[in-house]
Amino acid sequence: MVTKQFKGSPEEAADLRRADSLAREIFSDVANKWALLIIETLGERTLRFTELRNGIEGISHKMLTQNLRMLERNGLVERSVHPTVPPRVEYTLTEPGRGLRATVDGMCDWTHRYLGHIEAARDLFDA
Amino acid sequence: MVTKQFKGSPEEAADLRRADSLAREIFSDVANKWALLIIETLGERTLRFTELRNGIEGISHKMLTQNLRMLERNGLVERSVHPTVPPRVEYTLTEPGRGLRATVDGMCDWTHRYLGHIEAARDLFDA
DNA sequence: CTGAATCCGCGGGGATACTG
DNA sequence: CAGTATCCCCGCGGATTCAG
Repeated sequence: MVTKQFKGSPEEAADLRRADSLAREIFSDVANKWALLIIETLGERTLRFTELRNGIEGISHKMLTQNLRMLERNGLVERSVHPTVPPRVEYTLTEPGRGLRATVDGMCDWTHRYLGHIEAARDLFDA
Repeated sequence: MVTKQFKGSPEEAADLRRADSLAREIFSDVANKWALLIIETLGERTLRFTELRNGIEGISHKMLTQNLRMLERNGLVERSVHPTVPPRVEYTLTEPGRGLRATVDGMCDWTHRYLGHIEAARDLFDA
């Protein structure tokens, strides 16, 4: 992802490569539709597991937990467990998570703005 | 993606559902790492197939063509063929494509801004 | 150089069942 | 309700080959 030109010591160079590979790793984690849909659905609210599941059309139990763990690991969502019975687990966007959400909002806006363009382009292409 | 509440005829309702499923379809097309990396790499420039391939670390021949076709079909990139030998094919972002690129830029910025946060969160989580 | 097609292995991801 | 584990299959995606 856009490694800048620079002059520096070999150690600095190694650091930059490390940062870049990390950046790429994060990007790969985050740039998948389920993760982005979770981020978008969480929005400003805090939701329970099942609410989230119902809010995201077509996501499976497994994909939801799997992506939630991943997002939690990267510190984008916070998981809070209420030790009641039945258990109540809530998910909330952290500050970094909300930062990402802003850009996802942008993607959603973009999608709606260009719905027409894209549909037309498809019709043309498919002919 | 956020279907608004509204009052209207059944036909309008059907249209909205159609638009929503289309939006979701587009979102699924676009929200995958290869597509986004292609968009990001194209940036303002127009690039040839091989330049693109070299510019995107780890992408395979197949994934590149496949995603380029998809992006072309959705009208996000324009493919121009120069009938020379050897053939020369160039790819450029269209206006909708550049619109999307703006949000992808946002994601990249976000990634770099929170590199530290995320790395720390990971270390904590993995322990 | 660009791209379509084919083969094929591995893992993503669904369904289900079982714990706390 | 939330989460983990197991099974299993389909399809993603890599490698390779052939064509223009």
